[in-house]
Amino acid sequence: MQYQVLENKVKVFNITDFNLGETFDCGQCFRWDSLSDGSFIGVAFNKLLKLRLENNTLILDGCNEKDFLNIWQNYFDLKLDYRQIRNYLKSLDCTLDTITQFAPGIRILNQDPWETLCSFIISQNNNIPRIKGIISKLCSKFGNPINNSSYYSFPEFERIACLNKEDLEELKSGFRAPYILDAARKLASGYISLQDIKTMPIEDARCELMKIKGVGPKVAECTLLYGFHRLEAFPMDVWMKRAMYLLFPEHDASYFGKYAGIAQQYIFHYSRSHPEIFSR
DNA sequence: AACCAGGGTGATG
DNA sequence: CATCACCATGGT
Repeated sequence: MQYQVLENKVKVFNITDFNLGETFDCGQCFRWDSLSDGSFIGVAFNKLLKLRLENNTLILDGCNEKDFLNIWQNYFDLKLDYRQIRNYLKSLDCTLDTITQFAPGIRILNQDPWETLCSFIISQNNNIPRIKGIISKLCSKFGNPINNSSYYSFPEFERIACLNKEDLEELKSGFRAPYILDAARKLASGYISLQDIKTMPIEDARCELMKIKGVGPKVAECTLLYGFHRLEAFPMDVWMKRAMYLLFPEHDASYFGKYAGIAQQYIFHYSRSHPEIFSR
């Protein structure tokens, strides 16, 4: 990986198959915002980052070499060859040619497991703008401000574990509030270990996550894909069910092989961006 | 006013 | 195992 370290900034060269808008807007994360100059700003792993892509150069603003190597390189999955994966998917089914071509710059982020778990608990039977709002309130109320800015870290589960239902009231998360508390408490007590889940066989990892109230197959699958980078995980929400029925009848996740999760992301984003193909 | 949103729980056949 | 009302909230 070729990169250059500047004052509070890192430039990464020869970046391909990466589009920030497509990656941040494909439904896998909820804490990145686009700015008017084409760059994006957000928080992950207690760090505030502003970034933009100029031609094939990724410019990370507010970043030193250590954070690039320890956090962002992995967060943006820069070592994985997405072109090769798309070619593999296209070789499985020519329908995937059109679908991957629609947003070829999508990458699966390596997000924090707890943040991912909590975010997708909040996502259930909910819409994306409101999910973002609830998470934003969760962070500003219980996280810590970063560099004296108005951006906040995602609160640790230890912090959430000692709260009660009334503390979460102003989030307006509704019936999901007790689920958030149950998740935080089961992690804080050690009853469930994210560290252990990391190395478990995926079937065991699913069962482990579903010990949490409010975590079913779909939320568990999203956590495994976005929080643990299990690229074979295949979340099936309402959009994916419609898309599979219409575009891949008689097939399931196994049809897409070990990169099923990445296929899922292309399909999900394509479907959500073309709702008209389902109304007929 | 009814229906929907990146679902899951608990009760009932 | 399959189905179903219900869950809290905000937007159409």
